[in-house]
Amino acid sequence: MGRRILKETRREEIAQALYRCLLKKPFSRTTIKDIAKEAKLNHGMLHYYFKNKEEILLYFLDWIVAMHLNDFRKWAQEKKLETRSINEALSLALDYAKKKITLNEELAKIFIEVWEIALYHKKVRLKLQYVYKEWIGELSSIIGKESAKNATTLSVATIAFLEGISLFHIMLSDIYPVKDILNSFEKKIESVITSR
Amino acid sequence: MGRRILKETRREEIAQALYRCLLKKPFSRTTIKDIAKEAKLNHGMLHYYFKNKEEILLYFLDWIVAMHLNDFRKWAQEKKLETRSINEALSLALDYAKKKITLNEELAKIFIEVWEIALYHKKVRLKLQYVYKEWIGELSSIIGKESAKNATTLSVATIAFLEGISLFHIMLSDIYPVKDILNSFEKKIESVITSR
Amino acid sequence: MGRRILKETRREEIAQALYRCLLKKPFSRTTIKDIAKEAKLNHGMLHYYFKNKEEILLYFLDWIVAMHLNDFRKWAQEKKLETRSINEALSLALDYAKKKITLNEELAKIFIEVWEIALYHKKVRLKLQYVYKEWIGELSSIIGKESAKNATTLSVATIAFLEGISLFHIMLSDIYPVKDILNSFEKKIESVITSR
Amino acid sequence: MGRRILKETRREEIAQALYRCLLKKPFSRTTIKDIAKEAKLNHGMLHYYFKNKEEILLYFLDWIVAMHLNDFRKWAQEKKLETRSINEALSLALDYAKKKITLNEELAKIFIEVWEIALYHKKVRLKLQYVYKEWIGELSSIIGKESAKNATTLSVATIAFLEGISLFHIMLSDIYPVKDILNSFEKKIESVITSR
DNA sequence: CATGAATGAGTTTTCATTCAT
DNA sequence: GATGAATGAAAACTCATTCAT
Repeated sequence: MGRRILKETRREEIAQALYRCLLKKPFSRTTIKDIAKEAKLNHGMLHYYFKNKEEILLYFLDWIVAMHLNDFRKWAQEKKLETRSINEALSLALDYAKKKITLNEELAKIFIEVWEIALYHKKVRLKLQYVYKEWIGELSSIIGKESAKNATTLSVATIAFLEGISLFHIMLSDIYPVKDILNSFEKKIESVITSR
Repeated sequence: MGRRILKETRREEIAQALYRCLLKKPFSRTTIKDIAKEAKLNHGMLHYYFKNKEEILLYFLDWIVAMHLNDFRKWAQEKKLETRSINEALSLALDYAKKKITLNEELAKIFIEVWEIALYHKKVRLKLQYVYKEWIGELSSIIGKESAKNATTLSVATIAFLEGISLFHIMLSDIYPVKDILNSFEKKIESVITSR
Repeated sequence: MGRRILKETRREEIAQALYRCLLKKPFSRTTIKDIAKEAKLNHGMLHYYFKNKEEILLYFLDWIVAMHLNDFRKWAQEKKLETRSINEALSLALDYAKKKITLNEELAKIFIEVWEIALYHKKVRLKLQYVYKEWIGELSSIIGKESAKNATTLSVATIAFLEGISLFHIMLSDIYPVKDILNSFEKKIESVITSR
Repeated sequence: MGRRILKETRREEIAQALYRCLLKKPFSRTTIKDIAKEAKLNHGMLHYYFKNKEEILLYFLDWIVAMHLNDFRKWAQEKKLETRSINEALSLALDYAKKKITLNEELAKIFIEVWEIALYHKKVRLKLQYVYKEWIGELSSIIGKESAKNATTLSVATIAFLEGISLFHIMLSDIYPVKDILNSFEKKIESVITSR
């Protein structure tokens, strides 16, 4: 393995380590040593692979976003989403979003953390905006295959709803059957979207 | 002003100071001295009025939640929501939520911060759950006046949607006309809710 | 009650309050507010009755020392120690010391605290030296009634032993039957002292 | 020097620094920075080598106790205490205790400090009890070689006396010839112990 | 006299970052 | 490349003391 590659591998391992750290503690309370320990590296090394703590976070964001977008795109290709009818494609895509994103508790937790950081941190906010742009773009391209009319509006609304549900799934599942509520709305969303 | 009153007044002033601080920095980076400065108090006084930083946060949450619930209830009384038809009451309530909560950028920002803290902090999580229970309860009681069927489910979904929009309004308004999207869905929500 | 008297009464109450505080915490961790609370006074008042925390301590020392010396002298008078034989007087005095001083756990605790403060605090050290001078003087005057030869030496040694036992009684009673050990040595001490 | 060794060396240096600090100030007024300065270390390092101030104290106690016990045991071996008669061994041991412990002013000062801390601090109290158990055990094993009858009782009483004298040596040497008093009692103690 | 609000210096502790080996 | 020792800034919290009312 070349040096370049090794360095990149280590950086990914550090990103993964941060992922695991964020399941336990907010970023602000996660120390360089915590991440190093989780990555089984000496904490000094983190400053070899990254300039500072902020750079780790920014790399982490790129990494987690790319990973999930790749996963989605690979899945879309496998499922030949392109070739399907709007109704079929939409149904599949919502199901994917539900299972892999909305009800993915780890991801939801980490994204709440990321939203919060983004509030006060421009670079993080830009990365976050990129994620949603991509996601909204993907959905738009599915539902707007024939007529683009309102495709973006519907996508934004749909994903806003999914994000709200994701949040409630993390925070309110003790109190309300959030997952069931999402399921019961899946068809409704599809019909709202396709009933144009 | 009596001493009792002064103490409570000071505590509220500190809560207000924290509110202003949270518009600038996350709670974890807001120092006792920041809050003190904002409240025009000596930092030692914050430990006189509150046991520690956590207690300030918990008081702040109670304060902001009570304030918004009171505002809503006062408004509901003024508007005689009780006496109106479901459709009318719902329309008014959604409008209120939209203007006072969902599109209230300061509030949205602070609640993202609170969600994040809640992830790792049980007491805060309980307070947050309380807010949503109350809010969902209020909406349920409006739309469930005649038949309680699905009232809770519809309320949870509606508020999840509003929360998602609120988030997007903060984060994505540069990119998407989030406010307009919300407006265009207001009628749709009402019809989904009342079409049972 | 005159002002003078009231002030003196309050000062004694504060000394008593400090006494109770010292059973719970070292002086260095006892706050002015702790003492005030224990004395059922406002903490500001302590600075009215005393210049500062140190003055409270110095007053406390005078108070507790005077109290115990008075008690002893009153007892000595009641028992007519002056009129008794050396053997009798010594036996009574050792018994008094044992019960009222050496095995008095509260007093022992407070005196360990005072010794420690005395190590680094000249005024306190002088007061402590005064106590032992008085105590040694009293014992000397009992055992040296006829011949002063060695009276001081024997008194110092006796009281050193009693102080060592007092310490062990506080610290080692779980492990050794310190009280019994003292009892078993009482006669031995008397015989050593009177066997000149 | 290996890293392991360095860490242990530093910890000992810190213990020594605390030793020197305690000759000047009580532990409660000795700051982390004081100890660091005395050890010629950055104050941050003290939290690198020890979790907190309390851990420094506990390590210090283990260190000073082990040091003195080792010294004594080495000395006992050199002097072949085991092979000697009770009278001889006792005489040597008391002389050792007198010179190295009882009249060791620095040690006495530090132990008064430790007693005081022990009053309100369980872990310190346990360590202190351990010291005295060991010390009493050593003396018991010397004087109880033939008959164990009263060996413990005599040891406790002897060491209580020595501790009392140690205390007086620190506090009352200006007033009484404490050292001479101890010397004049050395033979008496031996005869009391061996006259069984 | 009494109250409790206010001040500010001082203390422990944490941690990102640097750097010698 | 590793390691872990070192630095120092910054934070929360404590508390004696002062003082206005």
